[in-house]
Amino acid sequence: MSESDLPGSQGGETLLFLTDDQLRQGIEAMFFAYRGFTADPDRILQNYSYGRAHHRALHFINANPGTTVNNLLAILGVTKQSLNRVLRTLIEDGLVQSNVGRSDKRERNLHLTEKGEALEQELSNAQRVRMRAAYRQAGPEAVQGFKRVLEAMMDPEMRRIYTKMRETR
Amino acid sequence: MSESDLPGSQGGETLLFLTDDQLRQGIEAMFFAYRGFTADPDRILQNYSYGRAHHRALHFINANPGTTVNNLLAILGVTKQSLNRVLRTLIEDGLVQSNVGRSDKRERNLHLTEKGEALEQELSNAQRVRMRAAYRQAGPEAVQGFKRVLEAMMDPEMRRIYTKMRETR
DNA sequence: CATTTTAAGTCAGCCTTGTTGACATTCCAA
DNA sequence: TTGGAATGTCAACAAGGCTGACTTAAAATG
Repeated sequence: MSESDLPGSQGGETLLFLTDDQLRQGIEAMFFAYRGFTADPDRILQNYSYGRAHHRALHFINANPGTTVNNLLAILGVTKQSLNRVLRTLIEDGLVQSNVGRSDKRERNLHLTEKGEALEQELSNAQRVRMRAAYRQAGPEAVQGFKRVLEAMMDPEMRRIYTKMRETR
Repeated sequence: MSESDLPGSQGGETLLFLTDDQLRQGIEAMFFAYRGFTADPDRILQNYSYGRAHHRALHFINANPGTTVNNLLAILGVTKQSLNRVLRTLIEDGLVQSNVGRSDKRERNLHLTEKGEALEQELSNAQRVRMRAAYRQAGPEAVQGFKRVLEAMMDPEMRRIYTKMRETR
């Protein structure tokens, strides 16, 4: 007679905290934490009259140098027009360089300029300071769990992109 | 540019994953996961021509029945005008009831109506389904870590509010 | 009691960032 | 050579943030 009929018992786990209250707690934690997560970059962006959308573009161009517009669209999950508006100001302001693709001249390969890299650094440094502090406070096992849950929370397509980016590093 | 050779060793902890790459990975995980986190409610809200702001109001009125407008403002971190716009439509549509305070008649005590509770349930059920799945997939220890890191990531004032809400439950 | 402060609501206007739809251009590939 | 894909642009619109100014009512305070 096995014990597998215990609810939530799987893969050596014992109890899962799946009451509605526990779940709501997690939902609220995500809400409040995400605010903290974006607070520092948001403050910096104001000095440059940029918004979160600019930060996201800078971040992912930096993480994927030479990426195409289409690829960026898939990562960011916004419309072409929305991204284009942001991208245009970044190019005009000399933070992003857009080069016609070599093999496929329809494509544009996106890179950060020195100026772009500088701002990206400023933004992600601020964000990293908070992440580092949170990681230290929570401890290494907590960090593992943190990432596991976040990964499991993503839409499959986003998880694919996330994993791929992690690997090509 | 590497860090000190024994990064983050403190308080009995052994290794902390604090390389810039590890931190950036966490940043990206937050970004992609938050998209998943809001995807299901967002889809439902479209059927009612409401937005995320309405969802947040419903959620926190439900979590704090009888709360005042001022209190809600502190939780949501938006301006009075911004919240009022959302609140007004919810009251007009009969999802939220606003009662003059008994002890202090300047205040309004906010409650969900049956209709409001129904929508709140529909939204948070969808969100909970995903959270539950993510929790199961990641396991109970991961969930602990997930919450620890998120808590550490919050602004102190938000952590205070979060903790308080958790206790009065 | 008079004054000040607080809570809530409203109006007007602005910005960012998302959306659709229509359309032009370029260029690869069948 | 023609169809389709990738990119870009224009216009219009909506949600949801913001600021500033102002009103009303009630509480708190001197």
